[in-house]
Amino acid sequence: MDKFASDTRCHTNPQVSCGNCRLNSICLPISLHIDDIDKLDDIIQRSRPLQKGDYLYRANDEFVSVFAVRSGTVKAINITNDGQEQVTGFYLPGEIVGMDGLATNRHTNSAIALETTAVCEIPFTRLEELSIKIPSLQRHFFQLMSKEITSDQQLITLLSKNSAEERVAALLVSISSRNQRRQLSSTAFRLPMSRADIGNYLGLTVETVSRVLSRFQKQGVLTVDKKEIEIVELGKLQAVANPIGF
Amino acid sequence: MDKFASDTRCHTNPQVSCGNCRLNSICLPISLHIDDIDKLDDIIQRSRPLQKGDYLYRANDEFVSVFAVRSGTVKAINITNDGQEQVTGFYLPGEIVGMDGLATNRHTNSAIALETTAVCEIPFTRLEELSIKIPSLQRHFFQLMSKEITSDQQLITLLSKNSAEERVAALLVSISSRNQRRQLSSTAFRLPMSRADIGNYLGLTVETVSRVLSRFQKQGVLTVDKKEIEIVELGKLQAVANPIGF
DNA sequence: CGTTTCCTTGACTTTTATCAAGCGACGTGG
DNA sequence: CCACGTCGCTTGATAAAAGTCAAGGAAACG
Repeated sequence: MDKFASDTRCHTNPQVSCGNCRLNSICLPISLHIDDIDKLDDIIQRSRPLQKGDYLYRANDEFVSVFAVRSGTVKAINITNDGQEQVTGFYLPGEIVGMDGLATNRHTNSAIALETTAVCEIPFTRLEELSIKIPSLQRHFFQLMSKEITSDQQLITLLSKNSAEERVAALLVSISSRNQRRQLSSTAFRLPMSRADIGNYLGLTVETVSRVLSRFQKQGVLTVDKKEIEIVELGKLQAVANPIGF
Repeated sequence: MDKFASDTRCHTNPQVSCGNCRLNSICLPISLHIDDIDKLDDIIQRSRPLQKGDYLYRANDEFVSVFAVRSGTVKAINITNDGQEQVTGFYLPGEIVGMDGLATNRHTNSAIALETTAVCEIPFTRLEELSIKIPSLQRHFFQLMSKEITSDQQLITLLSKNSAEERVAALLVSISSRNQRRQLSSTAFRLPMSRADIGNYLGLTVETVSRVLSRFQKQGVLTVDKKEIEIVELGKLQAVANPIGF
């Protein structure tokens, strides 16, 4: 028998279950008992991967589900009244996106895949029901939302108080540590988003982002090759980002 | 019998219950049945008013409760690694503050009264228990958190995309509409916070805030007398703030 | 293989911050 | 009750940071 026939290790494989998922130690199942994980598993829908540019949901869509990113990257954007877009977050594997829809039962953000991306869709009403049966899940979900709040507030602080260099450094450090959490390299990675998205997220123009990256490279803090980043002096980068934490 | 002896209408009166509270149509009790309100009422603690400058809680305090503002105003601040403070929100009567503590069981913000302020303290573990018994309360609390997220994201957009004038206009319009919700004047009110707090919140210096207000006054959009604001042309102010919504 | 998109770099402009000064309200202690 | 110091606010002059405009090159894409 082919030992890979029912392989559940690959995180793009739709057959994978929460119990087997490589990301379960950082995703929703965290802190659940093994049989509770199965219950969670039952309500989760795994669809085929999204292509770059595909929408996970659009602003004003009815709020039905939240989504756990399985692989790839998602950006969340708000559209302003005058039609510009504002990137409010990047979501990497193991992170949950879509909680913006709860307040009004409609999404206020849109979520877009930045590359080929697989997600687990979690219907919210069923998650709510399950939360009532599994208090630790309720608590965990409250915590996820609260974490979203604190991370938004860190971004607010960043935008309000920090220079272009500090903002870019903070984003790189953030991605670095989120990679580390997923057991990936914290010093060498590919940026999944464009310079325009970075600038948009950080409240800077593309030109400024580009200049800051060039400056960091000139200073020997990192090397940039298109989207490939290698952080040479993580400590120095953290020091620049430090005032904030992020 | 003195008809005011057991008056529960005054919002600084510690005896008031959710059922009688002037704010119950915009506060936590919203959407609860009358007997559910009583259950909520049972867990709420009403303490004596805070004085200007008093802390409701401090960053790193254990997370025990969330707080509904009954009267007065509260600001929430983050302290950055280098000791500066960042105002992340102003909370007016009927609004809930303190949800930042959920993620880690410790508050990441501090909350400070900007004037004499009365609050209802809602112990979170008891709210959680009650949420399990009253699903509409669970839903409502999820919604409150989600609303916090969307309002933070609007602030992010504001900080990221908008000029000083647009930011100040947006704050004024926001306060105006929150006043309206509480059946107060939407065009004449006293700013409960200092120029420094406004600037801090909006990512501007005191000087810039002051200049923008002067400019608005010169343009006849509003009149400023110290902290008293009268909005003369609300439409024009909304138009300036418009790109965002906020 | 041509076209489009993304990124970088340079020159210049604009916005807001910084520095400095002064005014008026407020509160405290003499 | 007044004098004084502090604090909060305003206004002006100047500086710095980031934005805008423009151009060119490299990679991606059909």
